[in-house]
Amino acid sequence: MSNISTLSQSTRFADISTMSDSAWRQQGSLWSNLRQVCDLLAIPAPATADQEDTVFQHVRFKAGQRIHRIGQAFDTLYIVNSGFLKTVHIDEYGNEQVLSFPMKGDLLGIDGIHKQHYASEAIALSDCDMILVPYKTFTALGRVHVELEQAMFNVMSREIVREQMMISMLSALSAEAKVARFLTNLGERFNQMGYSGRSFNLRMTRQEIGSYLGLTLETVSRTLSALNELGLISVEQREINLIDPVALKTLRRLPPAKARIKVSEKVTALVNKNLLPQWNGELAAALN
Amino acid sequence: MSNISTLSQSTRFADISTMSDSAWRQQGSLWSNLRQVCDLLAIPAPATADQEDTVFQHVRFKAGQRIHRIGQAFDTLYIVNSGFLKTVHIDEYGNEQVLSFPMKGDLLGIDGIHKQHYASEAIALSDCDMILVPYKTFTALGRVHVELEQAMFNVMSREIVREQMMISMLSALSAEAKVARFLTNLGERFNQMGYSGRSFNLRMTRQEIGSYLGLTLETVSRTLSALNELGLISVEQREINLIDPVALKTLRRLPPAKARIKVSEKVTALVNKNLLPQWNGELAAALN
DNA sequence: CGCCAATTTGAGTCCCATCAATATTTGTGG
DNA sequence: CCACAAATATTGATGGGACTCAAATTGGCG
Repeated sequence: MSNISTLSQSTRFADISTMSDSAWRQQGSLWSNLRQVCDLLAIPAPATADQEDTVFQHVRFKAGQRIHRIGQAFDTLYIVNSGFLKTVHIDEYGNEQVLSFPMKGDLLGIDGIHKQHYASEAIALSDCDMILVPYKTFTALGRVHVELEQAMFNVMSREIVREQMMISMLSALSAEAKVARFLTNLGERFNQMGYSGRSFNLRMTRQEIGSYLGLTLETVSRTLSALNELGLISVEQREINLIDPVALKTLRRLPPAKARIKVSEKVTALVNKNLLPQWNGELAAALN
Repeated sequence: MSNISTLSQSTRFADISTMSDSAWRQQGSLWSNLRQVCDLLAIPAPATADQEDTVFQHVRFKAGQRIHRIGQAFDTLYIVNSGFLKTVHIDEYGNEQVLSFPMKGDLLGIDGIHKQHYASEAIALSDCDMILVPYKTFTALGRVHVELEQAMFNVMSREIVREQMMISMLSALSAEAKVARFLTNLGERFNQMGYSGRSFNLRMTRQEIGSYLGLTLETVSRTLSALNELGLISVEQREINLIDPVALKTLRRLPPAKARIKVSEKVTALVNKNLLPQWNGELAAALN
C-alpha cells in the first residue's frame, strides 16, 4: 500500500519535475556527479568532469519545510533539482518580504557567502528535491577546474543583474504591469524547463505574489481579475492561461487610466454591435 | 587666476576625497599595487601581495563623464579611489533608474561579467579617480592567490545582499522612511570613509535620489522639508545635517501585522531571551 | 461536515504622482 | 563682473491608484 502511494506521488510530479535521469541511489539517498550538477545549472561542465569522483547528495524537503533560515551558519549551497520554493527576507519587525521563487536549476544560498550566515530564508512551496553543494567542496573544485570558478562568477553576476531588474520594476511599474510581467516571466521560466509557458499553475499565494511585487494581496487579486476581463489571461484560482503573452510583456505604466476605460468601452460597444468578433489583446495594443 | 580657482576647488574637495597616500605617479598617470587595491576594497591582502609586481592604472573622470555604458563590451572592473558616481539602468523607453551611488572603495562593473557586456551605466557625479582592474588580470590573480578569489565571492555576495535590502526597502517603506534611511545610510558610508556621518553634502539631485528610492523629485523635496520641520534633520539645498540619526533610522511605516511570521518569530524571541542557545535543525523539525 | 486558509469583491481613504508656478542656483558668454 | 539661460529646488493644488478595512465565497483538509 505504501508502495502505491509513493508511486502515485512520483507520478503526479513527473510532468513538472523530472528527475535527473542518471542520478543514482545509494544508501537510500540520491546522488549526482559533477557533470549532472553542471547540466542542471546550465553551465559548461569541465572537460575532465567525468573523471571527477566527487558526488553531491540530494535531500528531499516537504512543502512548507525550511531549507535554511536567516542567521543560520552558512556552509552549503543548494541547487533545485525539482520542486518550487520561495526565498524571503524578514525585517526586524517580523515582516516577510519575498525575494524570489526558485525552481529547477536555480542556485540557493549565495547570499550566505558574505557573512558566512544566510541572509535570507528558503522555504519549499512544494515537495522539493535539492542537491547539496558544500561550499568548501565547491571552492576546492573551483581551484581544480577554472571553468567552474568562472561559471560561479557568471551565476552571481546574473543574480545581481536579476535583482537590478527587480529594483527597476518595483519602482517604475504600475500594479498591472508588475503582475503582467510576473506572469510572463514565470511562463518563460516554465518554457526553459520544457513545460508550457502559456498554461501553468501558480505555486504561491496571492499574498506571496504581492510581497514579491510590492503590492497587497487584494491588489494582486484585483489585477488578475482585470487582466482576465481584458482577455489577456484567463485565471481561475491558481490556474493561469496566458492568452496574449506579447501584450502582457509590453504592458507598461498604463498612462491615463481614463483612456484605458474609454478604449475598452469603445471596443465593448463595437462588440455589442457585432462589428467585432471578440475582444483580444492584439486589439488592445492596436488601439492604445 | 585660474590657479586660484583650481586650488579653491581642490581644497573644497580635499575633506572628502583623499587620494591613496602611497599611490605613485609614472608617465603622468597614477598607479597602485595589489596591496593598495586590497586595502581600498577593505579585503585582506594576500600575504605575498607585496612581492606581486602587478600594478593597476588609475584613470580620472570629470563630473558628468561616463565610466562605462550599457551594452558596452565588458573587460574591466573599476574601483573608486575618490569621487562620487551613480550607476543607472535604462529601460527600453529611455527611462533612467538609479541603482547605486558608488563612492570610495566601491567596486563597479560586476554586472558585466554575466554576459560580457555591462548591464548598467556608471556616471561620475564629481571628478573621480578610478582604478582599472582588467577582468583577465583579476581572474589570473585569483588563481595565484586563493584569498583573492574568496574575497571576490564575498564582495559579490555582499552586493547581492545589498540589493536584497534595497528591494525590501522599495516595496515596504513609506516615502518618509525611504528618505530617512537613505540619509542615514549615506551618513554611515561617510563615517566608514572617515568623514562626518552627521554633516555632509549630497552629491546627487533630488531627481536622482527619487529615482533611486522609487519616488518623484517633488516627494523627495517635500519629505526633506518635512524631516526638517520635525527637527530630525536640517537641510538647505544639498547641505544635510542629521540631528537625530537614531530616530531617522527607525522611522518607518508600520505595515499590516498580517504579513508576520509565526514559528520563527517565536524562536527568535526565545533565542533573544537566551532560552535557546541557537537555532538548529532539530528545533526546526520539532516546530514545523 | 465543519473549520480554516485563500480568494474575490466592494467601499472608503490616503499617500504619492502629476501638473503648475515660483524661487534659487549654476553655468556660460559678453 | 554682470546678465541671461538652463538646471535645480521648493511649494501648492488636485486627482488617482493602491492600501485598508470589511464581508462574502470558495476550496482544501482533517
